Amino acid sequence: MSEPRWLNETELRAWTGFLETSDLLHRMVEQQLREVGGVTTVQYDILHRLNESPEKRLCMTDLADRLVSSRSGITYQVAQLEKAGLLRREDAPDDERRVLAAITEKGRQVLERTAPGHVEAVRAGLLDFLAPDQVAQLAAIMDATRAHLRSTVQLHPPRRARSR
Amino acid sequence: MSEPRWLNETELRAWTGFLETSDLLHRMVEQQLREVGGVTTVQYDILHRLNESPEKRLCMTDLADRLVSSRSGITYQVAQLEKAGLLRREDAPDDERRVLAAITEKGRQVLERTAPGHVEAVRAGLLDFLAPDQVAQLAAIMDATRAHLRSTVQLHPPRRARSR
DNA sequence: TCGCTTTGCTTCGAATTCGAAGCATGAGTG
DNA sequence: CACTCATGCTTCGAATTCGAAGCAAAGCGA
Repeated sequence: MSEPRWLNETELRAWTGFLETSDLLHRMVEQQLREVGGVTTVQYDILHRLNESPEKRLCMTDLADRLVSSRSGITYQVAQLEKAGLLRREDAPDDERRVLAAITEKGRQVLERTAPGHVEAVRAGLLDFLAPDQVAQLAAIMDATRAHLRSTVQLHPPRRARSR
Repeated sequence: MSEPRWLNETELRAWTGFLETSDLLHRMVEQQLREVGGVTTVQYDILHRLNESPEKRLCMTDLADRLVSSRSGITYQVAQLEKAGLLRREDAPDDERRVLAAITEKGRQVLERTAPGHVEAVRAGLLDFLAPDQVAQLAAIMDATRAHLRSTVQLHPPRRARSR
């Protein structure tokens, strides 16, 4: 094992800044959504993904992948949202195993009601505060990193061979 | 209420990219630390903060603030780490209310053992993948945003007046 | 000094998350 | 078709997180 390449001053600022900023932003957005009431960040994200999907519905696994969450976590949250009437579960027509989550009219209304404040919070916390070229830089950096990590990180633990 | 200023294409990429990247990075780092064994990301961060502190110890509230975590969450994790012998609780000499968490030799060894792999993971996931000027841009953006959010976001819920 | 507020931490219960294991369907191969 | 593996989802228990409430020490004004 050779000497580890420690982070220089700039790299350290980039890394720790990224971590801390992401926590702070997450908290800020969570607070804002809580005040308006109704949904958490995770639930907002789920509804948003469903709504932007062409069919207005997605199966559980696709949801989990897009939200970078575990499957069981999605099962839980979809159950919560179904109880609240913001989405509906449906059987997929072509594959009996799949379960589709479809946003309901009520869910769409929640989105419509909370989206403007949400976007304002995002602006106030991040975008409006940066210079336009910085926003562009951030977009480029995040685009590249996201694609890179998508192909690197394994979202779900590998399934071990069935016993016997 | 006027028409909300929706995000343009670049802003959207910056925002969603940031969210997704932060989740992916978090997962990647968590995986790496888990494989090496011993500590979680939160615990690594706590030990790291203690170790970089000049006195090698911090009080609970300072820890919570730096880690952008709730006080009760810190109480829990510090208890875990104390059980594992990686830190020690001490009474603050000047203020009876305060509890100091001081990293132990064993805790320092855990840091020393896990730090190289941790840094490598950070490089592999983010830094080595970006151009040098992008790292500098990211550092600048995160520095500014962090400071901005630090003065904006309230970490702890406001304490309501005592009843009676 | 007395009384009230503030501050630091912990305890408590509720909510959320994860991975492992289990169940059912689909796909592929002989 | 029979058999086996792969895939999609849920259930389960454990771990972690949070906010509210409570306790104790410190600060402060009258």
